[in-house]
Amino acid sequence: MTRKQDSDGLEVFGFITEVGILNQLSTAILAKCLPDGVHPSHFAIVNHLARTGDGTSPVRIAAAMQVTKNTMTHSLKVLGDRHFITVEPDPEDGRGKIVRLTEAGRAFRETAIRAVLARIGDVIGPEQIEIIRRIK
Amino acid sequence: MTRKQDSDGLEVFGFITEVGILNQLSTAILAKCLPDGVHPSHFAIVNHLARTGDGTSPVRIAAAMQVTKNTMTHSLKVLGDRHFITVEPDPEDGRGKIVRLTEAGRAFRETAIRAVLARIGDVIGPEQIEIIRRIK
DNA sequence: CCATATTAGTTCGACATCGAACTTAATGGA
DNA sequence: TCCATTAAGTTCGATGTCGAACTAATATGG
Repeated sequence: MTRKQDSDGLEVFGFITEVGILNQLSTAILAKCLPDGVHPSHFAIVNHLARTGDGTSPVRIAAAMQVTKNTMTHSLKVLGDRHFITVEPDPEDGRGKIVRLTEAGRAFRETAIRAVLARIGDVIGPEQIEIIRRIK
Repeated sequence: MTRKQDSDGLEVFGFITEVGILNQLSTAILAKCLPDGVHPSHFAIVNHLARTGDGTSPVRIAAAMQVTKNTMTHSLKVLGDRHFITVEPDPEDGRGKIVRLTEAGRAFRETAIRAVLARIGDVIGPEQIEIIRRIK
């Protein structure tokens, strides 16, 4: 016989599946709003720094973004080449580095957010915003 | 002055951000439940075939998974090497191929789902299931 | 019936990500 | 003090994904 726990499990698993689909769609939209050569994951780093404050180290950012340190090394190099961030040695710790957002980085974030919202406005109406409020 | 539309926009963008975080966490859990060399995206293909029926073509799967055809070529090769699927030429269309799940593929899916639910059970309790029901 | 356009799948080069190993610096116990 | 351990960042090789160009087969319009 089918136990209650099994149907609960399928429900949970279905939820995860739908989160994945939602994420795929919104990431695709974000990708289209970014300049060539800037990956959604790069935007995520800038967004994180803008929201939670810069002046942190690569390891902390890597932990927050749930990626490995080597990935972060690479991503920070890309952002540094675009002058969206600066990376300096940490004067307090010879091993560490300090990452800071530049004005260009903050402007880049603003522009991207506006572009996403402009594009998403066709799909998200007042009813959808109401739904989002209910979920939160 | 701050317009209403702006705050709505931030709310929508925050929602997208949180979907991304949820997805990151659940994907990480799924990845830990899969055998070495099998990527979450590979699981997603098997899951799709099991849910919506096999016997379709690579292009259709690629469209459903929102990846490109070349990515699908590669992923199907991996799944074929593991004998989770079979790929045969389409007798009706000389260009096409037909993808089918094997018994091993279905068993692999079952095992992975059970592993995810077992691991997630520590985090997801009755209250969380209730929340998921409300969202849907 | 043939030339053109479209479609399925592959190949190629590039980039993001990962795990593992390495380098250098800080830390902590004998 | 000195050696072992831990931590930060980098490098290396492998894999997943993408866009663009390619091949082969089907569809279509004259």
